[in-house]
Amino acid sequence: MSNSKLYKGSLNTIILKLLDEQGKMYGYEITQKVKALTKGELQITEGALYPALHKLEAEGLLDVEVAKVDNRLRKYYKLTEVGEKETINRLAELEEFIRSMQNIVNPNWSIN
Amino acid sequence: MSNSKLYKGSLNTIILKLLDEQGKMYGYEITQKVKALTKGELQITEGALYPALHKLEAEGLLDVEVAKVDNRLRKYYKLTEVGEKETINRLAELEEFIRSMQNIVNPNWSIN
DNA sequence: ATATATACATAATTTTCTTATGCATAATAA
DNA sequence: TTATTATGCATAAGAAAATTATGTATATAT
Repeated sequence: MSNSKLYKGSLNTIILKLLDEQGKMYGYEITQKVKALTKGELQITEGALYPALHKLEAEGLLDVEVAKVDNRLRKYYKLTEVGEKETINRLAELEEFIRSMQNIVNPNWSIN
Repeated sequence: MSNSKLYKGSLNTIILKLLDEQGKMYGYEITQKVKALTKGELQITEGALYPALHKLEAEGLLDVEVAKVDNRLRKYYKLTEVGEKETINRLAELEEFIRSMQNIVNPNWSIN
């Protein structure tokens, strides 16, 4: 909600990171997971999420597997081999970005 | 350079934060300060910076003062009273965002 | 019956960048 | 001395990445 306008550019990396640690996830599950991890701070909108998933798939970073659970459709996404390698790079970049931001907004913070 | 695509949405807050702690700064100075603070990681482009400064001014958050130094033009920006109040809010939001990102990419990090 | 949760999708629009360009002066390197 | 780099501003065109608004459909809770 309040911070929803701030995660621009990092959504793709968030998706990759979650898939890396969870193995496979479906779209709705990702939105709920992020909400839980951030105590409601980051709300990923569907209009951002689904196009992002489709793009990552088109880029060859994700594979899809359709399932039907409780008569409802689910599309499970998981990292391809290329996707796993990309995830490492993008995560490193995002972590560096976070450190840079901290150096600006609060140089006193220490990160361990 | 490498991370330049990641700071979308946070540039305004960075500007406000720097002006809050430095009192007044001119555009070029801001780009150099950010570069120094982030060891070259974040490069603020002029095409992003100047429109952002103009917009913040139009919103009433910044005041401008033109100076001529070494026969070159400088536009010093500083926070208005409204700008100072906004800075507090936006900084809090950005810090919360950074914490949220950390909860996702590295839940083991502790921040002090 | 109605609202909320689950689950996907896309189109229109807006925001916010990047890239490219332009002007001008000062300092430094070739 | 001439070319490049640094300093300093600005804006236009285009791309990227969101938001907002829809749309479809099933399940569950009130």
